[in-house]
Amino acid sequence: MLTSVDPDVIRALGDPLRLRIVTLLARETLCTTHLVEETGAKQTNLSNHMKVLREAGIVETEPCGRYTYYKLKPEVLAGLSEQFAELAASARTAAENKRACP
Amino acid sequence: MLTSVDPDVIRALGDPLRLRIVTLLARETLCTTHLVEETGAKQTNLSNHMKVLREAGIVETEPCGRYTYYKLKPEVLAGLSEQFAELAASARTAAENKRACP
DNA sequence: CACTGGTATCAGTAAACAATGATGTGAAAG
DNA sequence: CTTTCACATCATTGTTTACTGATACCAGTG
Repeated sequence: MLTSVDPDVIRALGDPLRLRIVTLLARETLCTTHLVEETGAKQTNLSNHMKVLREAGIVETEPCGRYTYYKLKPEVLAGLSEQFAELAASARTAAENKRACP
Repeated sequence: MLTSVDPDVIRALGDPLRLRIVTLLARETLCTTHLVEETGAKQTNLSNHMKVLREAGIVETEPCGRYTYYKLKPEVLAGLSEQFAELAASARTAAENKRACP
């Protein structure tokens, strides 16, 4: 069975800045201040994007004093990887599987 | 080195309808008429989305008489799968890799 | 050649969304 | 207790972007 890719997760990753954030978080766990430094985005803007990533289940927060650390949820990324692998495998067989013109 | 995910490809897949189209095309090669049937979207709308997918390099066209068949490029999906796998692997090690508060 | 049907392009509109500024909350530090 | 700093929320603005209708194009058919 072909488990389709979760639209919400992909949509959350569809924004360039958010994708950049995810790439940064794949290297190390960071707090908002660090992310502001790294991306050059305003704090408010970043906070909005982090909310989207949080609600999509891609990151989780870990409060540490008055800082908030963000860490990726590796399972989610691994799940995406697997789903795209399935899609790719299915697409290979679909090449000769052409539906007739109506 | 961490090869980041291609933002253009992800952005193209970020739309729910386009993701649905990709899932459909993973099963069989279809022309616009079929996709109109399957999705219920208008022909014009669909044609726009196919243009986005084409320009992102996700699908390629194969003219067949007056029909245009669309087929997925499995390498692109496989590439995504690999890149997300790398991100996931990196994210697992990043969990303990916490940058100090400023 | 005229006609039909499949598809792409164009222009306009409506809706979604990213970015910004102002403000509120809550935790440490003096 | 007051101040400071990190972060979140709210309201607003501006830009993308998805959708629609009209139209043009191109291939097969009579």
